[in-house]
Amino acid sequence: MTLRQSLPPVLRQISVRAAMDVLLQEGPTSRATLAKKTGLSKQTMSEVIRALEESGWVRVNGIVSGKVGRSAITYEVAEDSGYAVGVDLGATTIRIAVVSISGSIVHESEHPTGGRAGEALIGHMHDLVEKCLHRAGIPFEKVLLGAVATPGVVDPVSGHLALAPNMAETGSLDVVRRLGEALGCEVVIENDVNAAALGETWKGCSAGLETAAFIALGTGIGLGMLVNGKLVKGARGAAGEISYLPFGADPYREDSLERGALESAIGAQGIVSRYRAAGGGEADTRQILEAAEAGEEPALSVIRETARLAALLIVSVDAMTDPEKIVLGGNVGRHPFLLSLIRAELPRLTRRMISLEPSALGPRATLIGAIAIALNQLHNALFSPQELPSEMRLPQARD
Amino acid sequence: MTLRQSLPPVLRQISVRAAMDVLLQEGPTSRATLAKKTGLSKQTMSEVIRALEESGWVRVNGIVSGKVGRSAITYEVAEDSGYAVGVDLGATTIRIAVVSISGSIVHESEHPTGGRAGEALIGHMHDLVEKCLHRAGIPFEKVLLGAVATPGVVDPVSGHLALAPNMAETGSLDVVRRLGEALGCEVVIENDVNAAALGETWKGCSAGLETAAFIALGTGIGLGMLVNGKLVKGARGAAGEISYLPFGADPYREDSLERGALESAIGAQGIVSRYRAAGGGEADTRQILEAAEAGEEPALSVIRETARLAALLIVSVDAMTDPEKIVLGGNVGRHPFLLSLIRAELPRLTRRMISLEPSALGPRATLIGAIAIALNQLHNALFSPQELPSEMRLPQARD
DNA sequence: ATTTATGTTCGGCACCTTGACGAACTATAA
DNA sequence: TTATAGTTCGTCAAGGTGCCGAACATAAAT
Repeated sequence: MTLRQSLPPVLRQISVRAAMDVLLQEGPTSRATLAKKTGLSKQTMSEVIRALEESGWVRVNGIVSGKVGRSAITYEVAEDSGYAVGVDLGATTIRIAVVSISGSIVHESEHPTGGRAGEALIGHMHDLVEKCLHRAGIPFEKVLLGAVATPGVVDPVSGHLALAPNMAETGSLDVVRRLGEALGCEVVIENDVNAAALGETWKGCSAGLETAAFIALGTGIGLGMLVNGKLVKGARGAAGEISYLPFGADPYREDSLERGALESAIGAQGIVSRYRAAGGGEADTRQILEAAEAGEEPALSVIRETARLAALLIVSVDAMTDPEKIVLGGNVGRHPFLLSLIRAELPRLTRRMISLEPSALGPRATLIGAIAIALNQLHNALFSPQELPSEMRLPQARD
Repeated sequence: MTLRQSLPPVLRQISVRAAMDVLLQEGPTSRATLAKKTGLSKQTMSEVIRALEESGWVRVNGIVSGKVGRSAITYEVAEDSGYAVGVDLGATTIRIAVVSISGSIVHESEHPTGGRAGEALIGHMHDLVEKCLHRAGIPFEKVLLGAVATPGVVDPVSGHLALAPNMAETGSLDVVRRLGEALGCEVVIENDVNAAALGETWKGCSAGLETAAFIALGTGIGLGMLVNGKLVKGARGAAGEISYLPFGADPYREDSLERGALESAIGAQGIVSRYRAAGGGEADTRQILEAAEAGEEPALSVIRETARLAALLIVSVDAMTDPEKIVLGGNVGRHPFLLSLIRAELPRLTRRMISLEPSALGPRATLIGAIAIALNQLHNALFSPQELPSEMRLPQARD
């Protein structure tokens, strides 16, 4: 079931890649049109398809007739030839999705963490993934790649979790290795907000854009960015850690150094405690948002201030990276009332037109992003020539 | 003298690219070692080199003997086979460099703008470029690409100048077309700070890094970023417009909307007027910096505050994009006293290790960056297969 | 029957590789 | 000094792979 038999038949790999690309993008296609779209000759395409069919990645889809001329045999990516698993490993919820190699979601489910952490959490996730695969009727061997999205900083070199604020013990454990052993395939890990950014750019409201940002406002706050179609991860995987932007609260305070100035202002905890300080009593962010929308006073000004600070954040993101669109997500960020307040605030802070929208995928954004990562990685591993740095490097400075 | 005779013999192009890449990176090389480094066979390499030699891009460099075995003929990129021109079109200074295709600088010079602007400025630049080429003894036909770096927002779609704060009239004029006509070749344009970021990453103190940031503090303030080795330009070319970050001054003020809150605080004008307001009288930033270093009081606190705000900026950049290194440039930013103040301030604002360094190229950073852009573009145009999107896209969302 | 589009067969070409070999040079020992 | 061994460079010849264009067979609508 493997495609590359020996080493570089580079040219064929390029052709295979081109064919798969069209098949994945546009669904069932005949060899003739495939040839047109890729620019390859018809009979090269026949050979490519034959190889793909023999190795099982592609199968006959049907016969298209009704148009003038000979009816065409269309081919499609064989759904059941391989699967990827995406996991959104959150603080309170684990979401799991199984996706076929062609990109359709076969199974999606949501489970409470039940307060588990560390080793117990990883074990639980492991059990859940197994259960999902079983329920979807997919044998383990068919799972070719896994992606886990989780809060925390992911080391871009090792791919391991370096710092997981909301999952205290988990940090040191090797999530990747554990799940990899269980699934018997490669597993990659990514920051949850980065994944969400990618998710929205795949199937959400920033779909198809090359340059987009996703801001999550919730328990924690975070930023995910795509530049030139790729995630911005940062040298140490800490890109998008906007908690530490130096406004919203006094950046010199101990608390700001610890949790971040901005997060202590507009993170969930910050909102709750500002509400309490304003005499609003005990309430969670949802309740405060609802009270604010109803016009109740301590809540309204707390949320107003939250919106004001969020607007500052948005203006900052826009100034630094000029995304085509900024998507607001997270439990707090998604709330329409907050969004309307932020939208009203923006023109007071900038003359630029900022395209701001609420997450279209809602709580699923991170999960969809995890799937996207897994799928993309899988497609590249299977169908892309491995070594081809097509851009030239700058000449070595030798003077 | 052109390489691609007809349509894509893709495979050969890949081989040519590989050979040129090694020759450019490592200088004179024999065919045998070239074969080893590229992984191609000696035979193929001989053919590739023959083609490159016949078309004039490569020539014999010499004979290496003294080692065991037959002595080798080494080949090198033919310096005089093509040139690129880089221009730093600043507000007060025009810098021009001519660089050979192999990356060595043939001619570099600096000229005052003499207060010219708009059409007059462009004409002047044009004359200067001609003069430089003449002085360097390079015929026009040998110039294959030009790159202009200039303040202002460069539209990534059209490549044209959209907004040039320090060159009022110039904005509407078509710099690219004018110089292109004069030189008879393609000309690209880029923001000056972006170019400087690239320059430092080519030959400066962030050399070789994939992820780096350059902050220019001077007449204006700006940020250039490289992520995954590529410039971050933004959807509308406005990435790095940190003037508009909402701190340093009240972001709601009319002035902040116009010129940007942060720029009105730590841009040259802002520093000068804060100094004046503190009773320091008339002085330019250089004088204020010197006075501050000498410990004179109104200057010292003005510069202290500038350093404090610059530190906030640096922490913001670090939080958002986590670069491996942040380089400080510009007339103000390069000053060692300011740098030491900023370095002292950083630990009070963050626990992260931020690698901050002064520009190694100084006022040449933008020019070197312009050269880098021109060279890279040229190499890709000449020696890289044109159509090869090696990364696979995500499948179209079809559900 | 004509037209039009699909898919296959065939001949040819471009490119790459392998293995063998001659050329050129150093090192070493008689 | 001279011969011999060992190493590396570069070329030649043979063989394979993959691509293309053209011609052709196939199949369906008009």
